[in-house]
Amino acid sequence: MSRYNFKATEKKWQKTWEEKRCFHVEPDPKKEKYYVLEMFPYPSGRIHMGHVRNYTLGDVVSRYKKAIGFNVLHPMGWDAFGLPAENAALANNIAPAKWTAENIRTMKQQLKGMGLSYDWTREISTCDPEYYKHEQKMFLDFMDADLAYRKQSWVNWDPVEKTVLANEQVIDGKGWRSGAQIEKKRLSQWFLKISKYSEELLTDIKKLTKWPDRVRTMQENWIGRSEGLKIDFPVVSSDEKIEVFSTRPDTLFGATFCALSPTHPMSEKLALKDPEIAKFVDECNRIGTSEAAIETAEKVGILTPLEVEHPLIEGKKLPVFIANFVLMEYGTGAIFGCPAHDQRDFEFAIKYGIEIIQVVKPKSPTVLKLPLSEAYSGQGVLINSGFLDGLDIEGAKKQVAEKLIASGSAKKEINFRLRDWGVSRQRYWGCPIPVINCDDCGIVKVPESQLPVTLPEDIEFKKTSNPLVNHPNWKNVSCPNCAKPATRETDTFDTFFESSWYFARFCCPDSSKPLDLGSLKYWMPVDQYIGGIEHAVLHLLYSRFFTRALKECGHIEISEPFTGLMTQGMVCHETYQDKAGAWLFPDEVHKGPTGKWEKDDGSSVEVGRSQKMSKSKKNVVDPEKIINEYGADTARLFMLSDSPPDRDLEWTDSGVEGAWRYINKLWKMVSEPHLDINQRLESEPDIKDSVLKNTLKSIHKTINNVSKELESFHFNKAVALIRELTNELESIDPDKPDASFVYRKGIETATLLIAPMLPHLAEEMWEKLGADHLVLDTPWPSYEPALLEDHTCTIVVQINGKIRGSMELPIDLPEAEVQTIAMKIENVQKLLDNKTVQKMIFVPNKIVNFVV
RNA sequence: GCGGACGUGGCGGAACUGGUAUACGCGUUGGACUUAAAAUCCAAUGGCUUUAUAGCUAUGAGGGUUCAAGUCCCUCCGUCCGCACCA
Repeated sequence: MSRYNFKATEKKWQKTWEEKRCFHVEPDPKKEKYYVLEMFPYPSGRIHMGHVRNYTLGDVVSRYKKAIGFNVLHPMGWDAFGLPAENAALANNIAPAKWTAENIRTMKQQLKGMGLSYDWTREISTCDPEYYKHEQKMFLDFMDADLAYRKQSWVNWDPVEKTVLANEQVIDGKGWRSGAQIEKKRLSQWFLKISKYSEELLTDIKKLTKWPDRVRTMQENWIGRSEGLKIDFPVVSSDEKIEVFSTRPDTLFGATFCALSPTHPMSEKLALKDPEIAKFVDECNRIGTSEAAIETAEKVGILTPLEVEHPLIEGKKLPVFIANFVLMEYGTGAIFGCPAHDQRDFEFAIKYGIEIIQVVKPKSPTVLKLPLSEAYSGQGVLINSGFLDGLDIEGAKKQVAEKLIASGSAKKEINFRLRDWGVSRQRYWGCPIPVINCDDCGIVKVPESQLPVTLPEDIEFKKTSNPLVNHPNWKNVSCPNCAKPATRETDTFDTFFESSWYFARFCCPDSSKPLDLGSLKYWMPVDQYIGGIEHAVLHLLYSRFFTRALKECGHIEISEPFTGLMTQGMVCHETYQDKAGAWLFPDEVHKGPTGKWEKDDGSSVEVGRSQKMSKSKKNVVDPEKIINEYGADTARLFMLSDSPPDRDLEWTDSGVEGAWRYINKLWKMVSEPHLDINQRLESEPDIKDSVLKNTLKSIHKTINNVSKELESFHFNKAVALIRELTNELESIDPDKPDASFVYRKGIETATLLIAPMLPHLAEEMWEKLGADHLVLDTPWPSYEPALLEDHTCTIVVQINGKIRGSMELPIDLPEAEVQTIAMKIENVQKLLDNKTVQKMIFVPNKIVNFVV
């Protein structure tokens, strides 16, 4: 018998959809809109399984929403600027623009082969000057709105390559190519004032009820609002003071030292005079710029000659340290240390022999064991704290604040962990920052008439430094203001800049203005955004901020870009290593005759646990290979049927084969049916047979249940429900009257329900069923509410919570009646004999539980 | 280090507001078809005792609340994601 010819079929329907422009949409005021968006890919070369998963999820949502009547916008484009293009340029001597364009061409072909329902007429590529010119205009508007500014900031500096490295290019404090110990270097850079919206971004995230809770919590913690006190510690025999931010001013009487960040201005001043301190500060500057690197580094400090006065204890002086774990970016860049009640301070105090004073006493045990083995940060009552003694923490905070504020040595402050967004990158392959530096006029904006500032293409790539810096023709210009010789800004934007507004541009890809308000009004916001959990904070938070900034500049009228968010887990695969420990591709190994994994030459293979697919571990499967061997529908079905979208998915060959088998089964049900499917459904016959009647009910229930599962994005459950239905249809007895009616009804329903997941197969089945129009143009099936209701239910009988029997009873039977029937069950009767029922629990239509 | 999640058969997973744990699929075993294999179809399938009936036991580990816990609470273990210049 012949198998389903996916190659011809998939090509046929892809062609049909394209010719009929099935996915092209325009605003239609008569129809409700739905905007589905998947995170656009970085064109790294070829699509990988993560893309296949992401875009399959989006496609199912898009096709389902279209079927239930929405005007669906579903666009795709390219996040085309970024570091890999520069790495490729260095490695293979190919221009980033050329490399990127080639990758886009390949990946677009691959995506088209998946049968995704994109409106390709809206395609955008962020490295296209037609795209980034608008971004430059937006930046100029941000400058005018006081949302962009320049300040000194740190970068990772590779002293051998003489270039700035990204955090991922710093491995264990060393440059990834040069291996040289990296240094921190201060550069003047552009920042966007995301901090202006800290409060708003925090309060508004509570309203995003269609976002996963974990993403909302992560953003809340990232923004990190904390209320506290900014306290002055006067420096002994000096006019200066150290400002310290603390959320625990109640522990002030337990303060035994102060510590400054190594990059605190006072630390730098001290370093100028003291070579020991200078050496220490230098060493701190060797730790990378990433927070993880700083926080995991051993906590070290150095004592300075400074002392500060305790603001509450007359005559008490505290030593001042410089400590590597104090961050300049948070609070004031200085802390007071209370070792008894802060674990980091505690460890620091032990290490440097600093006094530890307990000031909070837990309610129980009443005495903390001394010496303390760790800091106590729980609730309790103040001790050793003068006028605060006996108060609880909250009360003490209030009293301290009042006293210090009254004396003028402190003020209340709300602090955010969120820092302003640094958007300058010392790289070539990014959007040029449209400003000119003039010795006389300072920073001058590039006039709008001269936009876009495009990237020069006659460049030379060297390991050392940005080609823009070494390009005199591009860099040297005359000042737009005074016409004197000036230089362009050679930094380019962070690539998060492009991805912070692309979703809005999709609504009006051809607009001459950055954004067309009319189109945006119809399409925005994105109703369902889908992408990896790794973007939970940065990309999503930047986009939320950027939308607000655009609103402030009149480019958009909404604040929140994404109403719904679905985060998808990763695609994983087993890992394989040969005897020497070298990673092997899944293609290079197979199961030998004894069931053990081996290489093609018969040597044994170590099978490792399943991990995220990555090129470095070679545990990758090329989507194109799967699509060539089994077809796009099989790949899509596998992606959807096993794991729920937010969990990691394990790629297995047997799972793929299972999906392929089911596709063939469906196809056979219409091409070689054991029942006549040509009987058209005009009016429903009155079905007498109870089995067929139940099957008909199953069909209606499946419509209802699958719709519910699709609404809540439980695609794996939707697939399971459809499989159950087709299993039931297969067992229809062809000899019964009306059997072929029920069968046809069932198969039609299954075809329509599976269509969002298996669009090619569904069209083919639909055609075989004799339809004269596409599934795409067919509305979602509807169900008969009366057929969803059951007349009987299974009630479980328990004794002391253990199941001892069950019974099939009419629905909504009263308690007493159910009880009587339950007691008559043989097994129950036996077990209840000689026992008194103390209590009976009855859950209607579910359970009777006898407690004896 | 900090923040966030996850953990259910041999495997991926299902179980709505605490109420029949293991739906659906994969794998395995047995059978049918075949000269044979593949494909397909049928049946069985958490573990233990048992012919079956039936019983005991099981949702990372340990404790608790409850008539009843995968679900709620506490402690611990393991795995994964993010940490501001990867995208």
